[in-house]
Amino acid sequence: MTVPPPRRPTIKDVAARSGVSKSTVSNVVRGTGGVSEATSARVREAVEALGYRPNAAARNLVQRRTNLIGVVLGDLANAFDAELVKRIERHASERDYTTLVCNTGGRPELEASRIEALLEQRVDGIALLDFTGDRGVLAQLLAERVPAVMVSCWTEYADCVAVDDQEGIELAVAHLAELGHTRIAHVQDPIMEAGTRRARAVAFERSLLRHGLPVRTEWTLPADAAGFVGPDRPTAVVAANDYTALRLIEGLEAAGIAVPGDVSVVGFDGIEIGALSRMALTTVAQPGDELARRAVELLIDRIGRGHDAPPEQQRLAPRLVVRGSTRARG
Amino acid sequence: MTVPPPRRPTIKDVAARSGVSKSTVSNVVRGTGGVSEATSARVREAVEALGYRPNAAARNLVQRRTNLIGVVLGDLANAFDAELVKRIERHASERDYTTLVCNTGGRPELEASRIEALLEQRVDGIALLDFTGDRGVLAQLLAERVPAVMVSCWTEYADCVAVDDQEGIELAVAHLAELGHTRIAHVQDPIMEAGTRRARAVAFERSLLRHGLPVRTEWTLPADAAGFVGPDRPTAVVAANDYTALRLIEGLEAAGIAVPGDVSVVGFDGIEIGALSRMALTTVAQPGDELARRAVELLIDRIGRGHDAPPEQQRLAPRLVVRGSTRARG
DNA sequence: TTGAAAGCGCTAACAC
DNA sequence: GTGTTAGCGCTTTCAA
Repeated sequence: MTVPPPRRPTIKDVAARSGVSKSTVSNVVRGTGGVSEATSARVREAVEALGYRPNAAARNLVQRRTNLIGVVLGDLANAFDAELVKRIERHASERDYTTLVCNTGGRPELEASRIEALLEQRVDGIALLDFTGDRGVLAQLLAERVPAVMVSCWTEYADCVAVDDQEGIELAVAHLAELGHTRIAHVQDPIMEAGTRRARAVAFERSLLRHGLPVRTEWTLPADAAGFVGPDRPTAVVAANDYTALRLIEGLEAAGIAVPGDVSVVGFDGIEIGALSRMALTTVAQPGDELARRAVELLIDRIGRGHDAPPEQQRLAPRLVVRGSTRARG
Repeated sequence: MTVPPPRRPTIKDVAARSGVSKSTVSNVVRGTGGVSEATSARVREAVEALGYRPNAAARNLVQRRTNLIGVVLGDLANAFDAELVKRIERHASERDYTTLVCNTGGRPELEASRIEALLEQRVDGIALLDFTGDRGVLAQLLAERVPAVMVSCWTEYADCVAVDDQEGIELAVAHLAELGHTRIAHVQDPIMEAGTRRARAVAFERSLLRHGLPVRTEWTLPADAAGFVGPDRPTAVVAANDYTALRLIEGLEAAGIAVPGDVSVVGFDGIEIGALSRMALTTVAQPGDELARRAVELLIDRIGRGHDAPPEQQRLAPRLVVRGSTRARG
């Protein structure tokens, strides 16, 4: 049997104690002017004494806004996503928004029900991080006119801010080409949002062509060592992200293939642990904080401006960070 | 100038469209029995057609509960915390709770204001993860009778679930002693919650004594290489957590001190990347999912049972995972 | 400068 | 089975 939660003081209690009306208390609490210093002081004293704290649900109900934003993402265990969430939460709280986090784990059915929960909470907007679900979810949000921003993945139909995938992949391929590699493979991440995955794959082929390098479909590989044996094996890889790159290196070395001795590896994201000298992951770094800052800004703008303003897309420039996982072809 | 958000359909709209009263709609939506199949179908049709979704704020207001829980943590960039949040979110959502995440970044003033926001939202309970703030915050929560559970750190005064720090440290020290190490240092993490930090430090000394090893206060070190030079230097370290252990290894190797060649390192937590063969971190692993599961259970129990039930403490057993960062003393 | 009154969208008693 | 009613705690006109 359930014990009812303790009753918290309400605006009415404060009004009673300070001998004024609810509206006056409301005015004091919200800092609207037009209250005499004397009353104001009495009210503040009562607020203090009672430990009064306004009830967001009641305020939301009348204001029809919640100052809540939702963040939907695939996997908090992916360091890049986790860092992004952390930064978004910080930027949002600076603008007085509270963040609801939904980790979908890449399961579409979960994703739908989690987003449903966000919508029941009447979040003012939603940020979709590099999310794994199908675009149907996004379409639904747009149809319901819920302000949404895609972070770190691209769409024509909604606000988004992302790194320039093509430029990033080009940086990686150019780096490898410069090191003399000609047989370059691409390793994808199945958990990655489909559009971004495809964009990076396409950019990869295009870059190979630009550098006059052979394109081989059998060199689009999973993150294990199987594709890296045989006489004609690739000598370098561009991974779709750092998380995948790290797992790939693990698999390669377990199979006796040295990195960068036998195979050079370039990642994508720029997560912290890639910088540890033991990993020394050469990577295409995304400007994480800039991404988060702009995402929040875009979302809040959209919340303020409503659904009818045209979508805004922002591309940020990636940066190549050369470390020890790449080397000139032997 | 701000555009008002689109008006969402309310229970009244559904009632009007299906020609019944609000209460009947409410009964259908919530699945309370006692509605004829015919009306029920009509209502469901209207819900569907209108795209009706109940407004959580209104429900919260009348029910005096939100099905919201807050999670307060120091740093999402710490993989152990991120994994914990992910799991807590999953367990919570299975129990129909939505999670509000607050990353305090270890700044006490931020912590207070973030928790304030949680309380305005009237979260039903709060989980404090391994949090960096002072215990004053916890005291305040308890005083306000807000259900709270401490995860991965210990307190007498509230519900908590944590790994057995003493046993964990003992596992680490015993392992090093067995490998022949006698000069063993301890490296702390300044961002760690103070109680846990102290508990592990005390456990460390106690374990040394138990094994007849020398205790030297100057061997409680920061996570850099400075303490590991000189003739009488320690040959092994127990780090307060994996994150610190990894940074320590980085600093050590940058200074030309090999791990495990010159110094053996044991971590604490069992984060994923420690398992990569390049890191091969020997560590005291915490049962992460069990921790999260019990935390949610404890919190929901507390929410149901109210403030007066006595606090419940749970200790979970850690497990030593031996990998390559430790070796017999040369 | 202050107060009274009318909701916001919903649930929960209770009537019918 | 279904409808009526009375709030939940707040903001927001509007009057005084």
